Amino acid sequence: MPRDTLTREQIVDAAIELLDARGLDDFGMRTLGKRLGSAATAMYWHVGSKDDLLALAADRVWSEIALPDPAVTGWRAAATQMATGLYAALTRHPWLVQTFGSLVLYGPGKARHDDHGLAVYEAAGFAGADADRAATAVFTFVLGNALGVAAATTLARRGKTGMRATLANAKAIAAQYPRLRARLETPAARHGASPAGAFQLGLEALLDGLEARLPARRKPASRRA
Amino acid sequence: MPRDTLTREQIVDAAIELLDARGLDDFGMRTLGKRLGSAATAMYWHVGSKDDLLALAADRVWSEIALPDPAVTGWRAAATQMATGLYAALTRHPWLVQTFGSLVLYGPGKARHDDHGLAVYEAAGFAGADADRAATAVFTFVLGNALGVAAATTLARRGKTGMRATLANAKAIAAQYPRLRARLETPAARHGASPAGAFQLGLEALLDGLEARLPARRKPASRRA
DNA sequence: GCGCTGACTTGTACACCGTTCAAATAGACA
DNA sequence: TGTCTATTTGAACGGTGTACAAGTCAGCGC
Repeated sequence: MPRDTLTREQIVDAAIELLDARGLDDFGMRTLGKRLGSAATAMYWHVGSKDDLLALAADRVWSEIALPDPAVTGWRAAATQMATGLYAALTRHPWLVQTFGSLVLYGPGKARHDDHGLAVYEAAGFAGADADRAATAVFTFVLGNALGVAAATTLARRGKTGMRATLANAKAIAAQYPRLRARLETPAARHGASPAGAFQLGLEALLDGLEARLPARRKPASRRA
Repeated sequence: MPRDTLTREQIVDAAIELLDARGLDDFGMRTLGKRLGSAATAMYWHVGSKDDLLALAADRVWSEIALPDPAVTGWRAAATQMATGLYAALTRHPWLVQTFGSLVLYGPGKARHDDHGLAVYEAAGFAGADADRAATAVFTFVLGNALGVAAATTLARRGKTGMRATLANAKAIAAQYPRLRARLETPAARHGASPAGAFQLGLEALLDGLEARLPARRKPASRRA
C-alpha cells in the first residue's frame, strides 16, 4: 500500500466541490492545492492542465445523469426525464455551461449521454439524421436555459452591494421600453418569468412540436400509411 | 477639435474585431492596445475594466439585430426572423455566448431586443407572464444552439494538430456506444447532424408547440370560444 | 537491514495577465 | 505665452497557470 497519495478521482472530486462552492472565477490551482493539502503544482502529475481538469470534472457530471429507459416509460417520458435531469445537473454546476463554449470536452460520460439521447428519439420513431436533429434540438434547448440560470447565479455571487447597483441600473434601462416597464410595475409578471417556468413550457412545447413531426406510426388508427 | 483621441466607440469597435478574429482566449488588453496604436493601459480611462468592455461589446451586437414588425409579417414570421437573426449574430460572435454565463450584461441593446421579443409574443396572443415564458423559451433555445456552435468554433481554432488528436480520441470513445458508432460508420448521418439543421428543426417544432398553446383566437372559424 | 529504484511531491522560477497610479503630454483658452 | 484640464504613458504590483530540477518516500531484491 503506497503512502496516501493523490488520485485523479480525488482531484476531480475536490475540483467539483470547489467549483460548486466558489464559482468558476475563484477556481484556481493554488486554491485547489490548498484544499487538498498539497502543493499547488502537485496536481500536474495527474491531470496535465487546468483545462484537462475542467473537462474531467465536466465528464463526471455528465456520467451522473440518470438515463431512463424509453421502453419502460415511453419515449416522451424518457425524453422529459433526460432533459430535466440534465437541466438540474447543469443548474447545480453552473461552471459546466460557462466552460462549455470554450472547452473541448468529450469523454465517456458525455458519449454515454449522447448515445442514450439518440436511443430515446429513435424509440420515438425518428430515423437516422432526424433522431440526431431531434436529440440535438432538445439538448441545446436545455443548454441555453442552463446558461441563463448560470448568468443569474454569477450575478448573485457578485456581492450584495455590486448587485444592488447593477439592478438599479438595469431597472433604469428597462424603464425606457414599454413592455419591460410594465413588468417592472407589476412584480407578479416578473415572478412569472422565472427561468424554471420558461424551461418547462418550452420543453413541453418543443416535444409537442417534435411529436407532431414524427413519421406516421402504426397505431390503433392512422390516417395515412 | 481635440487631437485624435480614443473613443469608447472606437475601443468597442476594435474589441469586437479582435474578438471575432482571434477568439476570446487571445483577447487581452495589451493586444487590443497594440491594435489601437496606444499604450496597453490607455483604455482604462474610457471603459473601467475588461469585463465592462466585454459587456459593451456584447450590447453593441445586441443592438444590431433586426427587429421585424409582427404587425407587418405576422407574429410567426417575426418570431422566426428574430430567432434566426439572433442565431446568426451569436454565431458570428462566438465570444458572446461564451461570456454570457459569466458576465453581467444588460444594456440598452439587450433591453431593446427583449422588449421587442415580448411584443412579438404578445402580438401572437400570449398575455402577461405567458409572453415572457414564450419569449424566454425561444431565446434560450437560440442561446443553447449558439453555444454548441461556439464550442465547435473553439475546437476548430485550436490548431490542426491538436484537433486531429482530439478528434481521434473522440472517435475511439464514440466507437464504444452503438448509436454513435453507427454514425461514425455512415458519415452521411454525421453530416445530417449539422448544428444548423437541428436549429431549424428545433425552432419550427418549438414555435409549433407554442402556437398550439395559444389561447383561442377569433379566426375565420374556431371550434371553441 | 540496506540501498536502489521509480512513483510521486515540493519549491522555485518564468512569462503573462488585468489593473493602479504618478508623471508626462498636448490641445484649448485667457 | 502661460495655465488648465483632458488624455496618455510607462513602470510597477499582485495574481495566474505551468515547467522543471530537486527532494522524499514506499516497495523490493539482496
